[in-house]
Amino acid sequence: MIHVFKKYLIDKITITDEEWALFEQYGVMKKLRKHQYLLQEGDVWKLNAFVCQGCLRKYHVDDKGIEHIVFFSIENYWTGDRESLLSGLPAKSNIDAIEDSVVLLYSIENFELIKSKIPAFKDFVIGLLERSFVVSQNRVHSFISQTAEEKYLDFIKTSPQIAKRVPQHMIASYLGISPETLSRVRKSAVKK
Amino acid sequence: MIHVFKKYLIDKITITDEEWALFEQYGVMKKLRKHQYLLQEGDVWKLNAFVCQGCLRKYHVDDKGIEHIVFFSIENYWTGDRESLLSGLPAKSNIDAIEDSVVLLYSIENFELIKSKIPAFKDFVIGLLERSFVVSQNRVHSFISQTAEEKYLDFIKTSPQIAKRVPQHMIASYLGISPETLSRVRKSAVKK
DNA sequence: GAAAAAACTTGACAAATATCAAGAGGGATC
DNA sequence: GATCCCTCTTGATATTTGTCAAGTTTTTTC
Repeated sequence: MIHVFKKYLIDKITITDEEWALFEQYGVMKKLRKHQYLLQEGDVWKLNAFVCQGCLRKYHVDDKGIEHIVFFSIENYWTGDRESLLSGLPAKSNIDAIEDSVVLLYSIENFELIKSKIPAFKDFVIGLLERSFVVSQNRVHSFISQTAEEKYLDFIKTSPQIAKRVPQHMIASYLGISPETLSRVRKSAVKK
Repeated sequence: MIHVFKKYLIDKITITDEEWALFEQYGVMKKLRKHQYLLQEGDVWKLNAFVCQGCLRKYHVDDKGIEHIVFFSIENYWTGDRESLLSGLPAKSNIDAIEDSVVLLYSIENFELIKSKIPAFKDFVIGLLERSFVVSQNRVHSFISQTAEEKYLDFIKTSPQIAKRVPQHMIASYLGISPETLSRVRKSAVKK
């Protein structure tokens, strides 16, 4: 299953066989069954996780027990709780598998080590972070300016692969609207 | 005015006099009068801007001509349009001064040059980006889970310095609510 | 310091969205 | 293949928030 990561990596940067050996050496593969947790609220997150197969979600649970999904990760996405990673404090979020999944884990120490040994990888990770920030900012913009319908149409346009495989009520959660509203939005959007 | 940046910098990382000279050499100071643009939609953004004094906002204008504020930057904050910077495409956002302001500008080429010459600075910028991403994600979380009142109370708690100096209707825009709703929220929140 | 502009508040009403409740459909499981 | 669970839909109603309009207060400008 590590070939998924290798393909991803060589598609982004040029690396030697010796360098690739580092990724193989330090990476730990983990299988997750549907509904299984990768991170539970209260635990400290100390990893970087690359999704080789499947689909995961990161979410918060509020006082009323309602789940709010912050993001989805499918194949070739990274996941984790950067806030806990940076602060060393217990995570406020949960990450679990929506489908049976396979993730490749790097402890933060090993990840830093690899970055220091492979400057091109470090630069790639910086670029990734920069793009992630832009995506996040655009999502903020969508929340302050769009209606439920606009957010949904935007979502299926920008994330069709995720829209297809994730249950509708989770998409509603991700968009910050109720499942009923999403159902109605879809119905009326089809007509147009 | 560059002393503001120097203070900021030596507070974060240890640098030599020679290294500081780079920042002085490449930085361009720019004064902005209130309402003056630092970036206008349609222009390509190629800088990194550090705010030495004043307050700026980054915002988008929608089809109806309504401004949606994505973020505020005061002293010791950075601003810019990373999306345009990364893509090389015209910016979709505007940045202007809410107060008379002074910003320190680095062209992206010079900024990269400095980062390559001062690894500690490069690492600091990465950490900054990581924290910015976390802040942005938390803001997304606030949008999917909080009411207008909760968002406002959260805002004045986490950004009291900004809440104090920015007009209320701009805070409303930043929170994604109407000025009238914010006015009512404030009124009812005071009672509690 | 007067005039003009901008910012804020308030009320009445409209629209969007949430909530609650019931039921229908589809897929997993034994 | 029957049962159960999960998901989605739909209707009725409640709540939140937005819109429009007017008036008041505050700030800016000359």
